[in-house]
This record gives sequence, C-alpha cells and structure tokens, in this order.
Amino acid sequence: MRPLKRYIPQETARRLSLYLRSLKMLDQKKKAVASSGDITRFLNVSSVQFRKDLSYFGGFGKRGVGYEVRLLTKEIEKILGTDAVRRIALVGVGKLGSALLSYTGFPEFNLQIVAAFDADPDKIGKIKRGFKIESISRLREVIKKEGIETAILSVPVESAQKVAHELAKCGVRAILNFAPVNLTLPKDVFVSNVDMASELEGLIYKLKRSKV
Amino acid sequence: MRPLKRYIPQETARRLSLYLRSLKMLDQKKKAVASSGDITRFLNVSSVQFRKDLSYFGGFGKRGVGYEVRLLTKEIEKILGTDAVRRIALVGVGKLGSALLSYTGFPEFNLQIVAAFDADPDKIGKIKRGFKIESISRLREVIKKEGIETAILSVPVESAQKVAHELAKCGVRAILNFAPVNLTLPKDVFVSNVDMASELEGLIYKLKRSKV
DNA sequence: ACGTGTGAACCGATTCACAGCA
DNA sequence: TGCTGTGAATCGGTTCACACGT
Repeated sequence: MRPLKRYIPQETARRLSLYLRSLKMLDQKKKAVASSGDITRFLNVSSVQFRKDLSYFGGFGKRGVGYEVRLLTKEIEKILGTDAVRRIALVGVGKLGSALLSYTGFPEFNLQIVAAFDADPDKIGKIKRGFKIESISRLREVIKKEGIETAILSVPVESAQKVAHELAKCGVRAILNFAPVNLTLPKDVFVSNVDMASELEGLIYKLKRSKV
Repeated sequence: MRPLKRYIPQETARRLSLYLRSLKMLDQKKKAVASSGDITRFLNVSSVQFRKDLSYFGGFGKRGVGYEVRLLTKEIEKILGTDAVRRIALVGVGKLGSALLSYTGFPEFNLQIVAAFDADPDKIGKIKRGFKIESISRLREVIKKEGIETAILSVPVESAQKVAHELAKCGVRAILNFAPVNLTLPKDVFVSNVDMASELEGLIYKLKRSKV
C-alpha cells in the first residue's frame, strides 16, 4: 500500500498542487468520493497521469470506486508539507510586494506571510495591508526568531542577488524569486523563479510558430 | 547554416528568453563577442545546451571564436517574435494588475501594455499608472481596434474563466493567467499560468524532501 | 588550439496495456 | 463491470563525444 519509491519526477510535485485545488473544489461541491477522471476533468492532466503520480506515494484509492476526497486532500497536504501552516517572509514591499501581501490565494494552502521587509526608510515602521514593515537590516534577527525558512523576494532586480544571499545566510532555504535574474546561491537553497516577461515571450513564440 | 528543424523542444523557447537577458547584460558590459560559456555563466544552463538550442535555428557562431553579441540578440528576438513591439492588454486592475501596469521589466523585451480593463465602475475612466481604465464591456471594441492578440489576465479567480472566454472570442490568442484556475479555452489559444501558491508548495515539497 | 555544431547515447517522464480488486 | 495501480514501451529532451571550421 505504501511502496515509497525513491525517485519522484519533478513534475509530479508540481501537479500535486493542482490536484489539491481540484479536490478542494470537489469538497465544496459536497462530493465525498471522486474518480481520477473527476479530479482531473478541469486540469490539463490525464487520469492515468494522476494515478501514476499518486502511485509514487502509495495507493489511496479504492478499485472500482475512486478516492475519498477529504482523505486524499489530507494525504497530499502531508506529502507536500503544507499540512501545517508554513510561515513566510516577504522581502521588498514595492508595488508587487504590496500586492502579494494581500494575495488571497495563500491561506487556502496554509501559506502565511508573517513578516515584511523593505530597505526604504520611508516605508519602515509603516503598516501595509496589516503588516508592519521591518527594516531589511533586521532580516537576520526576525528570521531567526520566527524560524522562517521560506521567503518571497520582490525587491528590484539590482539588489535581488545581494538580498537573496543575505536570506540564505540567515537560514532561509527556499526562495520564490520575482526579480528577472538568475540567483546564484548555495545549492541547498531552493529557488523558484516567476518571470513575467519570459512567460510572455514564450507565449508570443508559440503564437508566431502556430501561424507558420 | 539554417537547417530549420521542424520540431523544437518546448523548453528551448523558454531558455531563449534567458539567453536574451544574458546577451543584453554582456552588451551593456561592452562585450562584442562572447562564447557559449560566457553567455550561460550566470544561468543554470550548460554551454552545450545553449549551443544545442541555437542549433535548431541555425549556426550563429564562429567556430573557435564565439557569438557576436548584438547580432545574436537580434536573431533570438526574431525567433521569439519580439523584434517588433508587442501590444498587450491587461484585464483586471486590482492590486496585482496595478503592480503589473508599472512593471519595469516589460519594455526591455518590446512588450508594451496598451490598454487596461476592469469591471469595477468606480475604477472605470480613472487614470492608473498612466493608463486610462476601460470598462470590460468595451473589451471587444478596443481589442479589435488595436489588433491586440496578447493579454494579461489578473481578475479574481471567480471571473477568470468567463473573462478568458470573452478574450478568446475577441481574437486574443495568448493569455498570461494569474488566476489560480485552469482555463478551458479553444486549443488555438495559448495560456501560460503564473501560480504563486503552487510555486511555493513546490518549494516546500523540495525542502521537506531534502531533509529526509 | 579553441569553441561551435551535431548525431548518438542516455535519461527522465508520459503513455500504453493490462492485471488486480471492489 | 468499473476504476485503480503499475510494469513495459515509448517519447521528448539532455548530455556525451567528437567532427569541423577558424
């Protein structure tokens, strides 16, 4: 029932998070049991892919029936590590950072921003979206105290590398980076890049190709 | 010199955009010629991967020497379709949408937001970051007139599917979607999703795994 | 000698085909 | 019969090894 294979595709983890959304939607619709087809209906993922993905972690379904929605939700949360609230620091409270402070999509996944930092003296001490903005010079102090190991980096591109390095030194192990630059960090620090311009270029390229 | 292979990896296109950034940096540093190693030094991409990627489009380098920075920049822009200014509509001027309106990373890649839409009557007609906010009811009119085929979708998740559908009907062929939902659209419409919560979950999963 | 360009080998991920259980 | 779970086949993409031009 729980083979716990050692090597799990990169992409499987990313999809688990989509499955969670789908499951929560089904739960809201009072569906207690759902088949792999039900769960993947509105995702661009095949039902086989779904079952394969889950099979890396164990057998959660009943043959001929499907999956218990609530139960599977819990299991996937456990796998992803978001079964407990995850405390996150946000560094860089510019326009994008402010928008992220009030992003409503985080709580659903037990993600909680608990500290906001900025370098601009005018902003420090101010309250924004309910957060008191701390000076970036207090990074170490606050991060250590709060035991934070996940950060969102939304500082200007010029300071991104420097701040990221500082975060790593303070013990942050995972960074969601919005600056359009490839961060160079110790390899035990995980980085995920959100690159708007690059995404748009990718789309435009597809558009162009599709017309040939 | 220009084999123009028919099938080009998905991932190659995405990396081309990274190469562009690197090339622009090198140009700023007055480097006229650069080797594949120079160009990929600060990217997580091997120099072989770089050369392989370019080889799908032709031979742009000089053996034993490297690549002319300016020339290669132009060639990649041509491949990506960003050699001319690309006009983009932004739909949904909430906190995130506003932040995107003033995002400084777009012009570098010839991406230009030329229209902003919102459904909130209080916002319509107001000027935000230099853009006059149009009613979403004028979507068709403006998009047709401006000949826009690329859009950024930053509306609340509840209305994302509906608005996306409307965009597609108006002739938009590429959508950068910030709503945490999988859009169902005709398959000649390309969608790229930016999903912050999902990215964070992916990071947390890696974090968790790395500790075992 | 140096760095590009590329077929061939390899590797990871997806899809297929079907066995297993309710 | 219906849907899960999974080894085997396949596919797409990356890396290797090396030929080629300057």
